[in-house]
Amino acid sequence: MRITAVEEYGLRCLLTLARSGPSKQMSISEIAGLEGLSVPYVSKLLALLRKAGLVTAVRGCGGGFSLARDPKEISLYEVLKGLGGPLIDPGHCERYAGQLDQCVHHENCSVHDVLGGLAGYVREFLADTSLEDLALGHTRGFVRRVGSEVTISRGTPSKNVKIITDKIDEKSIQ
Amino acid sequence: MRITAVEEYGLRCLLTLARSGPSKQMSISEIAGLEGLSVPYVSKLLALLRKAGLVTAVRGCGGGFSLARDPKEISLYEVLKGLGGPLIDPGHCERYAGQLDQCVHHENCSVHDVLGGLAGYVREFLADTSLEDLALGHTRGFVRRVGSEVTISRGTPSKNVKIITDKIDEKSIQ
DNA sequence: AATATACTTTACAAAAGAGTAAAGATTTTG
DNA sequence: CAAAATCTTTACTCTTTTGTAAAGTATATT
Repeated sequence: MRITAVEEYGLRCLLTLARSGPSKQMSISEIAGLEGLSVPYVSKLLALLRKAGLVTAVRGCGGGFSLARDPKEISLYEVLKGLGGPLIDPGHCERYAGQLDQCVHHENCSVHDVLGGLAGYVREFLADTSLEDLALGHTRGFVRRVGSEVTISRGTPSKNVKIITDKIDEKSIQ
Repeated sequence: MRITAVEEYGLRCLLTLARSGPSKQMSISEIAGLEGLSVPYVSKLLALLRKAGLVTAVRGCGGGFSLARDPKEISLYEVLKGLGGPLIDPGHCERYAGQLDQCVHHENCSVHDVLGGLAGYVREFLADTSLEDLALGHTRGFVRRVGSEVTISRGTPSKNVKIITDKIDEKSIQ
């Protein structure tokens, strides 16, 4: 389980755009210079981000890239999904079928259940962090565990929060 | 960000051992047959798991593999770490330094902060799930979100749980 | 001891991912 | 309209991961 190079560097390029201020154009060579990456590689990364609808490109003299939306409205989940897909994608079981046509655990697969649960958990985290959060450095999560219960707050926990968990609706699990 | 083949298949092999009951020996070809994998591939996976101290091997006629510990005492975190390392390892920044000797974000890197936060979050989840949980199918998490607060319970939330989050101790973040 | 069973190790081939190179297309500027 | 700037696309190479093959080592049984 790991972050791919495309995800790591693509995110950094996007973050550089977010930091450059709204609707300012930034060229590939500028971004490459700031991030210590080659121009062709940054071209490829930005092409992915453009296809994912996260940046817009303007060709020709004076052109460049800029964010397609307010950085507040771009979640880390969208970014990583655009750059390489989610932790568990719909084709997971087909891809990991071993030597067979169909995975032996096709029905009632606890591995898939738990990895899917993890993927949802990761998605919660990523969907809750915006590009703006990263640009401003609001990146730490606050975690508290009480027995088997875990409470996480993102952002700045300035006010008291009270959660009473009675019977949790299983349908709320993504 | 994805699960590697070695992690997926290695976990399945270990789970097959966990389901086979305590201290029973199981041969590579048995496991390969049950999982739909080739014998040489399962050999490689089990060698990794043995080096990680999760299974023990007995050679010769009547030999085979068995879990090194009670499945209740083996966390998913240990398994995935043994099979391929954590989401973010200590060498992350050195590996993703682009064309430079040192990552341009060497100091004060918000990308590393947030990915490190995510890695800790994932670790919480994985460390809280044992091989026994998987073998028995206790794999679903229960997630409830209230604003920017997220509450997760693992296992069966049979009794009412009340969490009052006042000022969260930042030192509790791993 | 010889044989069969079963783990162990090393080496290798195929596939996927990472990164580079080069030619093409579009827009602005002079 | 020509030239410069800048994005776009395709193809290619290198490295890592995936999976296979084969030879080696250890143990139990006869």
